[in-house]
Amino acid sequence: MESYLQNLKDNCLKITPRRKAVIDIFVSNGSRMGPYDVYGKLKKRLSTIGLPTVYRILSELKDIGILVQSISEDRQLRYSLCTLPDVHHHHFTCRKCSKIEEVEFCNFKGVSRFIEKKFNAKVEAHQVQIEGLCSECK
Amino acid sequence: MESYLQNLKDNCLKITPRRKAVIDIFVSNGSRMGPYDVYGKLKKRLSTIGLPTVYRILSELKDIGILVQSISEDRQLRYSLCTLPDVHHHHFTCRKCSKIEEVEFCNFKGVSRFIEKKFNAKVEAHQVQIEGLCSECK
DNA sequence: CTGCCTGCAAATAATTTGCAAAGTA
DNA sequence: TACTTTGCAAATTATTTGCAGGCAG
Repeated sequence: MESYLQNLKDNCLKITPRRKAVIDIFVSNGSRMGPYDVYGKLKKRLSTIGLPTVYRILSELKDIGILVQSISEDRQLRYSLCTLPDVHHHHFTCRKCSKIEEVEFCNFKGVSRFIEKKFNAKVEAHQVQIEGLCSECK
Repeated sequence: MESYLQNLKDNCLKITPRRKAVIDIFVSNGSRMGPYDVYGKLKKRLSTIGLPTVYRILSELKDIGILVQSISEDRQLRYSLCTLPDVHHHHFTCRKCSKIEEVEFCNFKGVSRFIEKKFNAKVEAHQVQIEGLCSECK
């Protein structure tokens, strides 16, 4: 938790009860949640919190690398704790329970070289979405 | 094109100018398009077409397997032709001119094995979005 | 004190739906 | 003709924004 608060400071974001509560919900809950899920859990502790604030905080925490944003099957926002903030990685999402595993293995370089050679292009970024069934849902 | 029309018939969907035009746009254009892109292209030929109709047709064509639906980074719907002998491939998109190149090279197997081993999971699908600058925009 | 934070209300925008008129088989 | 398709307008709904008052540093 300390490192999250330090991360906030490093990024000129003030440490407020709302922000702490959002982080805490992810730390103690662990899973993948949408803004409304988070809002529901927050309401119990901070009854005056508003949904727009939740959206804003989630987006900020994503920007500074505390959360990972993803898009669920129903096209809505989902967030989960990012455990590998500084390492290039991708995410494996379970199709049944929506759990996310972070995958630090990436052999994209080969594809990148292939593209740059074949199309004489410059590859600047890549995103990989991997789906399947986790060990429990399998 | 004939097989697409047969597919419509097989699924009790009538062959209408709108549906033919939508399929034709994907066949002659090849790439990944959102409802509004398709609408724009249709407007030129069928000036009275409405956006809801485009949404409906795209959804129907997805249901019968002519199109593949996906969700783009900006959380909007995207469709592309489902090439029947399903040649696995990805897309490289130019950040400047939006041109799309199809990339048939994929070394994802390694990643897949890594995930299945490490998390004891079953990998079922993956999507890769590659961005950069094409030869002309570079 | 000095901005950043937040709640509220309202705006935005993609996607869907209801329904009457038009088209297909 | 019988039933499907479509255009239009309106509804829906997740997400975003403006702004006045509140709070962290």
